Amino acid sequence: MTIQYAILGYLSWHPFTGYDLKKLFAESDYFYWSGNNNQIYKTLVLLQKEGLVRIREEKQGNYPTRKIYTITEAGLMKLKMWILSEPQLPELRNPFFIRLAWSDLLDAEELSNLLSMYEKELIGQLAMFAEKQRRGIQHPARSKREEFLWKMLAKNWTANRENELAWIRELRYQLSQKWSDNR
Amino acid sequence: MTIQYAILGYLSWHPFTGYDLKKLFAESDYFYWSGNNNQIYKTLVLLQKEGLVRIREEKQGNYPTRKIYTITEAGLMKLKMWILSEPQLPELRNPFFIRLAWSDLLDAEELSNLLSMYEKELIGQLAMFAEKQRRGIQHPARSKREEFLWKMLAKNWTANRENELAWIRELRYQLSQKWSDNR
DNA sequence: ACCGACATGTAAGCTGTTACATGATTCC
DNA sequence: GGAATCATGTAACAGCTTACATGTCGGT
Repeated sequence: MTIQYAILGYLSWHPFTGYDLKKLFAESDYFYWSGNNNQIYKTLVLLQKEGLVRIREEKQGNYPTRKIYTITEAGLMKLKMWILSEPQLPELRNPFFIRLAWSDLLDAEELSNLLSMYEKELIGQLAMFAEKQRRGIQHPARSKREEFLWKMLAKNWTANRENELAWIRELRYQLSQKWSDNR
Repeated sequence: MTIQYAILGYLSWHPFTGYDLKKLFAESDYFYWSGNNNQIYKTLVLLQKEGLVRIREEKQGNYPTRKIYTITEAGLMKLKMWILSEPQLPELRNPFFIRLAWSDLLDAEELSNLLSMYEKELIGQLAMFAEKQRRGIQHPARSKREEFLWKMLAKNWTANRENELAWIRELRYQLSQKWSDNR
């Protein structure tokens, strides 16, 4: 369960409500999220039971009462301990690999189309990311070092997609060179 | 459900038993797998119900009867249709990002240790992959083109990890330059 | 009159993981 | 004698996703 640490992380930055967290995850490119608040609210209840966060309720007219979550000392410790624990490499699970692995079933044109779709997706995502960065999204920058770390996260993201783009382009180029005869 | 297509893919190469598939997934670096046969056997039953694979049973003395799965015409079609459908980019979900995002909690030495652990993991994996490639793992090569495609899969894998390695090295270098004063 | 933002949550289902269960054979 | 390989599967649970449910307020 990695989401609990992502939440603790955000709360180590600033107190937030579940609704805030939902939006933060939705915006974030580094903390993947599907669009489901179920998990967030459930995890918050769990974190509170374990004394890792504290709730402050804030009534506000006719709106539902906001529950503002604050990280506790124990929560900070738990987060820090997790960060320090043995990091694991990301799993390179790319469904596109499965397609490509068996795409000798396709003829030259079908394969070319497939690769071109993938390339377009990559270009699109890179453009969207660049635009987001240009507009400037919120992220913690309580110290020069923290700012630097988040800059490096962005760099990783971009480098990763650009690496993939370079790869697919080479793939397409070599295919066109070697199998230009449509076989 | 992407595993069904990974299985259909393998069966489009050659008939296999569930046990064979289990080993193939375990060996494979491109088709991620956790080590659970539950899903494989279940999926095979499902594929058979849908008429995408056919079973040939083979009794063999005291061993349990082997069930050899062969792909049907319908299975091949379904696989091909899926391959041709809109490809999706891999989700860049790297739990290490969560650590790094909040690692301003750490002091210089702790952070340095974390990064160094990650770098070591990367180097280790790259070495293992290279060794595997050197030994030569089984993969389909029914045509020059198919061989080429699998070579490109390997290249993607390596490029991806090497890209990550270059990134973490730059990160470490810049940290040591800018915050050599242990703050 | 309707849509999106604010704010909370629940229910149902699918996917994936860990662990269990059986039983013969072969290698060290 | 014990571990690994061959070969099948099941049970229980953890995690994640989709969709539903409720209700106010402000803008077009």
